[in-house]
Amino acid sequence: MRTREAGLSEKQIKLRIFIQKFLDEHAYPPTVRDIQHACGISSTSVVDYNLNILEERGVIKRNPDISRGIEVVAIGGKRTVRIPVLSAIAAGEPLPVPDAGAASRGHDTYDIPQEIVAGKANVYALRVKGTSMIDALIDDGDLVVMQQTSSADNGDMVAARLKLDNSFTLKRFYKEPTRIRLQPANSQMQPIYVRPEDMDIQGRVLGVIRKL
Amino acid sequence: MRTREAGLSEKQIKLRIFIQKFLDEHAYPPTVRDIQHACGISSTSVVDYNLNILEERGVIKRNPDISRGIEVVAIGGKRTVRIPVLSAIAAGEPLPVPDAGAASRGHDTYDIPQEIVAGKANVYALRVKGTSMIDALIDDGDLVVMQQTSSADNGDMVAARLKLDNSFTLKRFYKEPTRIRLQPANSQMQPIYVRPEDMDIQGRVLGVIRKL
DNA sequence: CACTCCGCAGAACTAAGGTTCTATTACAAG
DNA sequence: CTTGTAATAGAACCTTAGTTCTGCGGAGTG
Repeated sequence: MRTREAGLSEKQIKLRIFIQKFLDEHAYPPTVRDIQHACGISSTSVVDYNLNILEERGVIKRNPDISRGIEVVAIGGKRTVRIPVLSAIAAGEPLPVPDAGAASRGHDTYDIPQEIVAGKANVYALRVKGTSMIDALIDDGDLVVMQQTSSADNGDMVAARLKLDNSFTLKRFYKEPTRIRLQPANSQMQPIYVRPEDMDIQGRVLGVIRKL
Repeated sequence: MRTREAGLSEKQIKLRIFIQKFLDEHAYPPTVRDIQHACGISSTSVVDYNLNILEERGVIKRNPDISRGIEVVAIGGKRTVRIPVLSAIAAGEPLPVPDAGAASRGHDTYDIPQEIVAGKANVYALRVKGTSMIDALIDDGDLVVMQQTSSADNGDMVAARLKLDNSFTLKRFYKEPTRIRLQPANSQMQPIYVRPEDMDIQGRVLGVIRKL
């Protein structure tokens, strides 16, 4: 039977859609009776019945005895996160280091999609100055979302400092048996190879936000 | 002129702060009695009295006879915007066209920084498939924020359809005396030139969001 | 002093709205 | 046929919560 697999009946999906729509345009949740009338249901008990099923399925959360106490369980809660914007970086400059509580003080902040941060800590943003990171598909003026860390997994895009000339670069990180390969995001360009002791990792790039 | 905050008493500011805090952690607005107890006020009528003042000052909006019908009118507007994510695009495919109210229906949506949209209408997002737009600094999996339009200013990044081979491309748009120059964002690459009648504009790129 | 307005207290009133109870229908399994 | 269950309907119940009314003390004012 379909309800077993899909989890939700036609009517239950209708309820969920209406609740979301209502929240979009009202800033407060609907009542049981709002839902009843909007979805053409004849009784509040039917709404109650189906809302309980939606809650069992984890689609919504109900707060008993609280009027309009319906919440849609957004995956991971809020859909945006506020992070501090530290300062601009240009090629060769040392990377600014975030300190605890930077966001709460007078700092510049920016709201970015939650999905980019994905629950990670020590996340901040840097405004890119210049086109020196064009090979990482990062342009002048882009906002780079960083996580402060000194380790990385293979394939991560990292901010690496090359000790030889003390320069910074954004590349994908691959640990090979005897060396480290730093691969530009633009695959048409050539990777560079360094010995592990000739570089260190300043941070990991989580995302890029560009406004044209 | 900050006439808004100026006319508020100690107590009224306390109410406003509590309402915002409550909204942050509850997904539904507080009741008059919630406010009463949280702010140590002895009577609901006092809360009512001060809420009315807050509404006169334009700090909040009240919906009569609706439980928890309090909205805080956002100062300076929201910092994120929810837009519909239409579908994936790959090179050469026709661009999907947004229709009114797409976001409110069962559609996929995404929250992006308000700054990118900047009040423009007909904004939607496309998930990029493939690396065919690497010369526009757009990678596989990127989310491209588009505005549906058929005109563009010089320097805009546009989604252009080349009629000759019916292909799509993202380039910067420059109108020259006798021809149109389509300039890749990566300035190391060569522009292409077309006659105005050999192309049309499908939309304007407002921004790019990349999650690594 | 009388008068008014503001802010507050307490209580009562009433509509809104969550919840529950009982009954009915449809349908599938035993 | 009987039983069980999912889904529904209608109504009643009763807490929640917005609103109103009356009164009171203080501050300013003519």
